[in-house]
Amino acid sequence: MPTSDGPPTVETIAARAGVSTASVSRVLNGHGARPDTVRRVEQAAAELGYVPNGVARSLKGGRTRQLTFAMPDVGNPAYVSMVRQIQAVTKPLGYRLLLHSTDAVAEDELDVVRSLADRTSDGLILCPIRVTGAHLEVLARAARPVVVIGSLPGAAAVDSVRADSVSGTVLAIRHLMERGRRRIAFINGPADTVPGRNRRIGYETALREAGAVPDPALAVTTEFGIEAGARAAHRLLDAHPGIDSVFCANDQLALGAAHAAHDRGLRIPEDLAVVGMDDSELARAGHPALTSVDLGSGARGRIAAEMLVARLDGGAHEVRCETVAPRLVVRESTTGARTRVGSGAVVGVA
Amino acid sequence: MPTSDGPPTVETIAARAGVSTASVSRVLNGHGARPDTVRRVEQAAAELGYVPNGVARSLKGGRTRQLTFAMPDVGNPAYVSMVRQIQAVTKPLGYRLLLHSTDAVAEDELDVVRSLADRTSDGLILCPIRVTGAHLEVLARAARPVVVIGSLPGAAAVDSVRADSVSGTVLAIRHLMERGRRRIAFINGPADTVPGRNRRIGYETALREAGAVPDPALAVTTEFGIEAGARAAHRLLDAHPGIDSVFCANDQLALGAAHAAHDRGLRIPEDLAVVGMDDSELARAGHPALTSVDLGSGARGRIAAEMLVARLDGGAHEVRCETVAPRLVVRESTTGARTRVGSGAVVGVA
DNA sequence: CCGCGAACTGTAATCGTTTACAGAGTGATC
DNA sequence: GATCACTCTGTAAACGATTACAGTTCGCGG
Repeated sequence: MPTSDGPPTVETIAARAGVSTASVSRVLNGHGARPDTVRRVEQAAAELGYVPNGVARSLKGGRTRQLTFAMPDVGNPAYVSMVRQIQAVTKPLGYRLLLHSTDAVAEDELDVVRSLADRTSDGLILCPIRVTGAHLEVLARAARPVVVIGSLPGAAAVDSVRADSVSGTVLAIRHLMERGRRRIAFINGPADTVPGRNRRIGYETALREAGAVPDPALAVTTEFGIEAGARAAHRLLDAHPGIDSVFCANDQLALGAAHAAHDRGLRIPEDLAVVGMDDSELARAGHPALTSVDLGSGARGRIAAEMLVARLDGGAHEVRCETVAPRLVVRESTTGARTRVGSGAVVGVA
Repeated sequence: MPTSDGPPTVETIAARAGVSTASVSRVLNGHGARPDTVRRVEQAAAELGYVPNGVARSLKGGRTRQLTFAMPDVGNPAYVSMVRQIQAVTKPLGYRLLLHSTDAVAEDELDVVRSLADRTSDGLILCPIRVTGAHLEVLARAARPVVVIGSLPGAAAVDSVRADSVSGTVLAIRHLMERGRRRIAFINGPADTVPGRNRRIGYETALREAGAVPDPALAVTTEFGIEAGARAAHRLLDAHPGIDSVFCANDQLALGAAHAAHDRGLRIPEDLAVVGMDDSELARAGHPALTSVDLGSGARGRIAAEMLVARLDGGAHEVRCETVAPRLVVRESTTGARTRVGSGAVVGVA
């Protein structure tokens, strides 16, 4: 029998209402009971300010109503919009969301998946920076459903949502070529990641498709960040003054490139057209506003969340793998058109 | 006795190692045992890939090793940097972080505090958009330690960390006046929030302090957002062409104002100086880069996290209330100096 | 060889909830 | 009035770990 100290439990309520703990539980969960019993239990619970212990409930029920989202970097706007959309799906269903920042450390990613075995979370949305054999092995044994945001080898038996960064890059390069640009530089992020590799592929694909020969000297890699983008742009422009446009692997790099251009007295887009990627708030923030490829991070978050909850309450479907189509959002940094803030013409869908 | 299905439990291990569940628990938690016992338990655990059930552990232990952070908007860079710093403090200590987005709904904020009673989280960092009597009442009865990021009436018995947005605003206005600006407009966020009110006070204080009379027509309020900032700036400049500078309650508004100025052919800072607030990535993203008041969101997150963990393992100290001093980060939007990207002179501390 | 203490181990209670099962009460029907 | 069906209730067993307590083993000194 619980003493007066400590928060009220089902037993406290039972004592006060003069019924058994079973009846308390039944009343509070809306299972049938005699009107009189219902009244007394509800009154006792209200008077004592009873709130069921969620941990005990999880232990019995085997479900925590918690989901985990693991991504490389809380600060990156692309992941922030994933978080927002995941919340939008899961919060109305009564799930809490655990955030895990892996800082792009592969071992940390594996740990998150492994820790599903502690039963502390009902499922995981994982955004790995790269996928190794170890990832696949660990994912295959995951103790709870996992949805991966990113590309997996076809064999993997895990739900996934991927961006099509090859097509996205092609959209951007094609757009630049249609505008008459020929010396198109490329500032990429770290090359040893899946998106990094794909963007590189897209860049070369689109150039070849247009009958041009990619010049390796025009494609550089660097860290993500505004400063890094500015430095890379300066180096490129120093070495190859003939460059008429630059495509960047995210909006931060693109903004950095735009700053570098300004510092050198180049006009955007007349002297240098700039295209970013992710269509984050930064793209609209720039002046001129940046043309940017939207890889649909929000959409990927939403779809991943939907897949996860479907697997949680639906049971076992076959493995799903969706791809989100990229959109090119055209703004002044490639057209020079004077548009009002907030506008932006959506051009293509791959 | 657990059958073969389901994940291994302490009982499965015990059976396989030929010992009792108590010994299993002791070995796994590093309490004393005979070398032979240790070896057998560890081997059995390793072979079965045993991971302790965190829910059961929490039930017995009364601690979940989970903390909750509730803020108005996941997308706002100020809150994102709080999240990052909170993670930096709590992750090394083995805490998981639950994110809760209240969407600035007061009732939602109250629910988060109340839900501490379900024992699902060991503590809460709450970032309320405004503090009502109901807030204080609910906070006083909170079932777990809470740290508030924001201003509380002195009487409240809750740890808190506040920004000094009055001083921050004074820094900005004083800076503008030192630069010879006299017609200083003010684009504020929603006025019925605590920060909104304080920024207004700071604006008027600094003007009076300098012997100027605040002109109510120059101070407007609007939603947060780039577009909103642009619209507000257009309205202000239409109505009062003599304005020579504008101070904005966050960087998004400031960027919007900068866009509006560009659209009207005004030069920044020659024709219009612009100051933002929060010193988010957006401030560096702008062209020219924005002078901005850093209210220390990251620092507030870090301090709040430290207070919370101190209260969790330390026990009961007296109530603490810290204030983070603002910094003015001066960039081109008020000086016109051609600085390289990434630089920015830090001027004053209140 | 006995007794003592230390070191280890096992049994069982505990955390707070849900729920299978069986018992108790109610009313209707023949 | 006995029987039956039905609804409601209480007892007790889970869920999976930790831990107080009591019991066992062992070494060692006398």
